[in-house]
Amino acid sequence: MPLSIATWNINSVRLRIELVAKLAREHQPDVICLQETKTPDDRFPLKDAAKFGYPHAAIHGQKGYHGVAILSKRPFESVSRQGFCDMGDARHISAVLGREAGLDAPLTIHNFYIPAGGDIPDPAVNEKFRHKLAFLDEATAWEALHPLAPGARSILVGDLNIAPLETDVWSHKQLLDVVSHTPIEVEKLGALQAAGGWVDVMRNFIPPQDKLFTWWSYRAADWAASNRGRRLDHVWASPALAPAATGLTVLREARGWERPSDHVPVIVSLDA
DNA sequence: ATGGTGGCACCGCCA
Repeated sequence: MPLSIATWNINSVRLRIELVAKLAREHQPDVICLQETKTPDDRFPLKDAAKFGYPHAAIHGQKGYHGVAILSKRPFESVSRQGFCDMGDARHISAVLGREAGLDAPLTIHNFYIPAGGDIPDPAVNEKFRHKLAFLDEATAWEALHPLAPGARSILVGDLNIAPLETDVWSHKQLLDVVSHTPIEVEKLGALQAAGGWVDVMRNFIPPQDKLFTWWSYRAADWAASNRGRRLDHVWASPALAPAATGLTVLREARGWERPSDHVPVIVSLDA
């Protein structure tokens, strides 16, 4: 059964619901995972989502900041939300697709929005960077406590706010001391990935020696010409699910849509 | 070399 899953940091779902509709119209992903929805649950545009083909929604939002959501054409078997660092931040939601969704075996989707971490890459002086590192540690410990069963079909997507490879940034040397590409973050992201045994699906399709970006700053005069991007958004699959991935699209053109998000959608196709 | 943009809340904070 073909199943496609998109992940996109939308930077306000209320402001950009028409861009989500455009993604839906043009690519018809079965599932759309959103980050930075920036809205409390009672103001989430559920009716619009249903109208453009996503009647099922798992949402975890808060006022003004953060917020994650999973929109789906197919029903969920269950939904859960995990809190980290006792902050009350809405940074994770997961949903299980099963028989009712047309799958023979259940598939769990984790949607994460990892803290950005502020500007100064020093946990001693920057509380936001300290929070980012603590979040990664806590998520890693959580993974270790909840190991994937052998054969479990899980996918973890989202804005992880870290570009781990040298080719995940426009200039490795110039970004070594820039939050999102510092060695400590890369190390901790690697620990999180290893704790779950996750496979970096994007890099199975785009070789690690090739540059790969999913985010371009709003602050560039011409984002496309300067192309100073970073790969902050990720698709990780459990070892059992990874071989089921049949395709990957990084929708670079979405950065040029009207009133764009600074992130673009990443769509993975599975034979699930 | 610095500052550049954008969203939301509510005129600062976060990215």
